[in-house]
Amino acid sequence: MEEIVSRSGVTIRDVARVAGVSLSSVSRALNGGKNVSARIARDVAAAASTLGYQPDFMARSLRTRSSGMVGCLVPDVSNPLNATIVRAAEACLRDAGYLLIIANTANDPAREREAAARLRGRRLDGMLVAPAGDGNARIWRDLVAAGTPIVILDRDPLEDEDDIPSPAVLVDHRAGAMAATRYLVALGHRRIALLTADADMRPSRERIAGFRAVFAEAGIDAAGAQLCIQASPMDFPQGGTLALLRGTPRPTAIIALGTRILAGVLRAARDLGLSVPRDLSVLSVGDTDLAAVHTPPITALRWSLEDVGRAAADLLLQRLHGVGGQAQARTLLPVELVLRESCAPPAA
Amino acid sequence: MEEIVSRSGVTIRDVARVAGVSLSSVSRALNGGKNVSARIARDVAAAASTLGYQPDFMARSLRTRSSGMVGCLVPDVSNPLNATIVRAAEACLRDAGYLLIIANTANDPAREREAAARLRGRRLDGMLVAPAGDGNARIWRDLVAAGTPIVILDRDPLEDEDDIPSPAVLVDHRAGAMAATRYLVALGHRRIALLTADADMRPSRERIAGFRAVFAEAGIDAAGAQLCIQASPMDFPQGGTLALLRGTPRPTAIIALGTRILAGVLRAARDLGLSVPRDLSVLSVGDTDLAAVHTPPITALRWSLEDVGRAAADLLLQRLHGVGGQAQARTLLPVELVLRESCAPPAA
DNA sequence: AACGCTTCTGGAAACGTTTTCAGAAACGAT
DNA sequence: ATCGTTTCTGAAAACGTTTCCAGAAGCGTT
Repeated sequence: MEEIVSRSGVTIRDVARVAGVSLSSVSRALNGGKNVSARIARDVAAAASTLGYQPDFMARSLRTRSSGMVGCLVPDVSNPLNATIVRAAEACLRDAGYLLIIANTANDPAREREAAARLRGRRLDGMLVAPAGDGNARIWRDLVAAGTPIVILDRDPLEDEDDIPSPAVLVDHRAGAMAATRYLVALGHRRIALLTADADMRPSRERIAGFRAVFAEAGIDAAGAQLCIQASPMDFPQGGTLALLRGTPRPTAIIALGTRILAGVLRAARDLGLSVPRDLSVLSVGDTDLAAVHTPPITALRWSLEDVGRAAADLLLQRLHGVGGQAQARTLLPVELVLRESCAPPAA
Repeated sequence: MEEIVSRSGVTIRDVARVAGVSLSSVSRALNGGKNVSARIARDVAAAASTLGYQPDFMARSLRTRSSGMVGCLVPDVSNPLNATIVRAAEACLRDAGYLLIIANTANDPAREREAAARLRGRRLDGMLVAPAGDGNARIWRDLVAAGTPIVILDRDPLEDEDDIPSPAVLVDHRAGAMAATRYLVALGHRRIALLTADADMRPSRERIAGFRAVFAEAGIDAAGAQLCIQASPMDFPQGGTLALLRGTPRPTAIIALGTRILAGVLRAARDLGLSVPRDLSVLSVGDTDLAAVHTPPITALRWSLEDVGRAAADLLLQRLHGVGGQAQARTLLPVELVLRESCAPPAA
């Protein structure tokens, strides 16, 4: 019960000596508990706690070929959206006894490659990854081929050599974007701008597709749909948005894809003296404090990031523990439109 | 150069066989490169790349007793402040060849204990930790005593058995709070409320101390200083803040310690129809998009979270690589007052 | 040619586990 | 008492590295 010596360096060998049994018996007693007599179990437990024995995971991993760790490759943990996903995943995985290793890829394929290589030799039991573009598809295929379970986070699922898609947690961005666009169209908007960075990632692609689909189905002149794609979200306040809002005809509504872009849009609107929603309707894709607390509060698309993390962890654990045999390979999470006060009919 | 077989399972033994040399030579050639002939170096390199050899870190760690991993214990990665710290630290550590393992503690000593125990057996090379309260001081002392370098993140530095304080990265919250409070006092405010969660953590404690010091030095009736401490930041909008703002006399200025609290305050002010800064001055401790983009933009205390993460990583690396011998044990980062438009003289 | 020195090499012993295997002990059934 | 099972045990072989050690090879000096 009481660790007399919590000083490390105590090995299973010491426990065996103190308990007066063999190495193998200690291992059995400590692990399975199967095929071990009551006496030995008791003595070993006593010896272990007296000595403050802590098993060495490195040695164990070497032998069992499983590290008890899963990697998480994500563009940027400091993005609140990713951070929430990571936190939820970490909670699930921790409860299952796994450790989470994170690596930022900055959406840069080279970085990502490097990270994958680094994680490669560590015998990670599995990975959660949001691949940056398609450039590294081969890497992931190799990893999958080598037997590492991979769960994709809101990106295009990979296919392995047998064309079986990898498990993935997807968010129904297309439906969300359609709901948002329909809402703006119903309010009377005809000139709607969609602002996004990285248009080639699945989320943006799906949203753009939904956006266009609604224009098509409503028979609106597609010219009204303005797509603004910028490499760096940081350029929006000074560059993109200002230019966009100064243009003629000015869009009457803006859909901002992501918190940082929303921040840029709001800043630009303020700089130009445009009042939301009187002069400009603003709709945020992704709900954060910023959207909820802003004056006026911003209508937003919301989905549960906790659910993304949790679902991903569950999918991975399912693979790791081998239950259900390929049971569920994909999770699609719903997107909800949260109506607030930042959208109104366009000024006549 | 070209990995013919990237399939894993290739061991140093295979490389040795292909290169026609011994195990030890391969190891030497691959690692040090010291005391190894040019011929062998060449052959080994060729064999390794032909076979697509990837060293097994588990085995290596077992032998060298160093895992190449550092742990990061933080209350909550999904908090943007922590997330930024984590990202910066990860970048530094990655460049130095280390992997970062994160564990959320939710500021809960029990969680923290559990996480520490979990990390214990993994031979982590070091840890970055923001301890949750003083409850677990013993754990950290033990870890330090066992030789694990630990760097503290903006919390009270621990002292080991020789009373040498552990390395720590601190933020000068006291000076920041003093600057903020002086600013409000200079504007004419006399009834200022400070809203915070967890008043016992170092950052809050320091801020409160600074806050009080300014009241004392200005000879203002200390009754004007209202401290509001709430367990959960989530209760502020509904509970604390509303009650506070409805009270008489109403504070003329509020200092909100933390993004979430700021959100609560702004929401409460809006609910009560109070205009910022006419009816109420608001000052945020911690600068985020929310503060910068809000209408009006919120005056805030800012410090560089990247610097915190970077400094912590540097301090740790310094320890790990043993350079400079205890060179620098503490880093104090400055806090800056960013003047925006959310503070004004109180209404007469 | 013998010697000492340095530089290089391969065998073997770690590192701390788990797991296989063969055999011992226990035990009920003949 | 003997046998067949089952349950338990300890020795030993892995797992894939690094590192110690002893000795071989090279080489310049006497």
